[in-house]
Amino acid sequence: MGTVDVPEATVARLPQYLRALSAFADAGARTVSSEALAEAAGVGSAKLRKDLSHLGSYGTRGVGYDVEQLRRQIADRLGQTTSWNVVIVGIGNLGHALAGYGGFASRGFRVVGLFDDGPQVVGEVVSGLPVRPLEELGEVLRPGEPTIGVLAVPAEHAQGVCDRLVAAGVTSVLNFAPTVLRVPAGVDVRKVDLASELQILAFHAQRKATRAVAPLPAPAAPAAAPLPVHPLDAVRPRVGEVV
Amino acid sequence: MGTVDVPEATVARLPQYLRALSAFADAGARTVSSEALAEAAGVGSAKLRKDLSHLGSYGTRGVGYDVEQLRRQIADRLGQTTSWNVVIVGIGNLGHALAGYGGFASRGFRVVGLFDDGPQVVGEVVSGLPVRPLEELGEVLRPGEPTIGVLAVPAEHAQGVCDRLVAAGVTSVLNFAPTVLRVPAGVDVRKVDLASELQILAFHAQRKATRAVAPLPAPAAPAAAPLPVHPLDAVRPRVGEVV
DNA sequence: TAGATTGTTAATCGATTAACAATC
DNA sequence: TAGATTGTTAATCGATTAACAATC
Repeated sequence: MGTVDVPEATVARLPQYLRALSAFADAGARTVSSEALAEAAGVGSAKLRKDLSHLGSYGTRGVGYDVEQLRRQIADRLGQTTSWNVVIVGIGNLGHALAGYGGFASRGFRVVGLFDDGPQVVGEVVSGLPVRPLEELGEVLRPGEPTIGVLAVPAEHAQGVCDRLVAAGVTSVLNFAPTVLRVPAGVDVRKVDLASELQILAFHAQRKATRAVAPLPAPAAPAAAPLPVHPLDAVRPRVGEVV
Repeated sequence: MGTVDVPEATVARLPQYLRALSAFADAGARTVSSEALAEAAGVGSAKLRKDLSHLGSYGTRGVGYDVEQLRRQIADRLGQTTSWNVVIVGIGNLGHALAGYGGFASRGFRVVGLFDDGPQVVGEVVSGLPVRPLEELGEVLRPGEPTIGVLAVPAEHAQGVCDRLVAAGVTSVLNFAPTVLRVPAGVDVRKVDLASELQILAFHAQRKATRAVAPLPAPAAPAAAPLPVHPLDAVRPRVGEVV
């Protein structure tokens, strides 16, 4: 059947595969080999094939995978078929940015509510939605409709707000506050911790630095790999739109 | 000695431990047991002790860990001792939010440059810093000073901008663009993919939903754990400040 | 058929976990 | 000394990887 348990590590890679597949579809490719798809997604082809095998998706030996079929299948698994509601709590700097993030809508996530308790923010209209007080949470959450709660509040308030989301029926939470959230079984929490990311980079940078000064002059630095050439100036980057 | 390789999974948890330790320190605790610290960090105590053993940090049997000493040691490993420069490229919604993020400064990360090529944005002052054109990258990056590059540009521009950062000497990159970046060996990239996070939540939510409707009526739903009570209304959350 | 490429097997690696001897 | 708690061992689990038989 294939609908059996998909390993967590595999799930985390599905969005990447989906994106790579969309790129192939846009480029007009009908089929793609595990080799090519893996390359585009930045993983090894063995890993890709193993991952896809968990989905029960079948390619064709000697040919590869049907781009459109595989794309649709993964999109389906990632909920792209369903319409998900998203509520964002905490409309500070980050909440603002998230409310306006284009990448959500394009993947089937619809921001339906913005909440905050700061008197200066409530009532303000952000990305077309009014910021409402937290009390009105219940008025926005529809029992039948799957809703994801996004927490962009300060750490001190995160647990309290999370409890209110859960009480209102939210069972999926994306937490940007640097705190451990306690939730009842059945509620799924993912955490994005911006400062931690920098700290982890700093850890490795420091390790690189001390290695460089260490007794043994580094075991033959793995020679700056011959990087696939990228036309640095051919297309002048015009940055600045919403990510 | 203990300075040997720290497993990646351990590194990723160090920021959490550091935060928990700071909380204990603030609360005036002098020592803390692995049990208590693990609880606060949301992990098992065996895992915590194993992690700390990789640091070569020594607690005292029968007593626990010296809060201040352990805090300082982990902070040191995570680069809190060094002052890190951060440049942010792409001052859209997200770049704005990152430029104003308080959690960076408080952990020793100093935002020293904001870059963008959009004529509407260049020159604007964001969080006290002028937005500069990408050409001026070299003027801000000091060869001696460790610098982390943060990419908040649209996917199409990410690789190009990354190449320029690397060419300018950046060896640590935090990438918010939903693309795979190719970098030469020795350059460290971490990725934060906001839409993917929602997709992963959606995957699990969908799985929960189909399980619920499945033939076997779910193997005795693991009874909503007796949640440590949180005074939902005792302290009325005042949300809204910058996360 | 010959060439290509999948899906799966088996080996390996890394991370988690429980248990406990060492020791404060 | 008795109680507490670490650091480490060994077992287990999950994820990665290479190799290849199956098969288009």
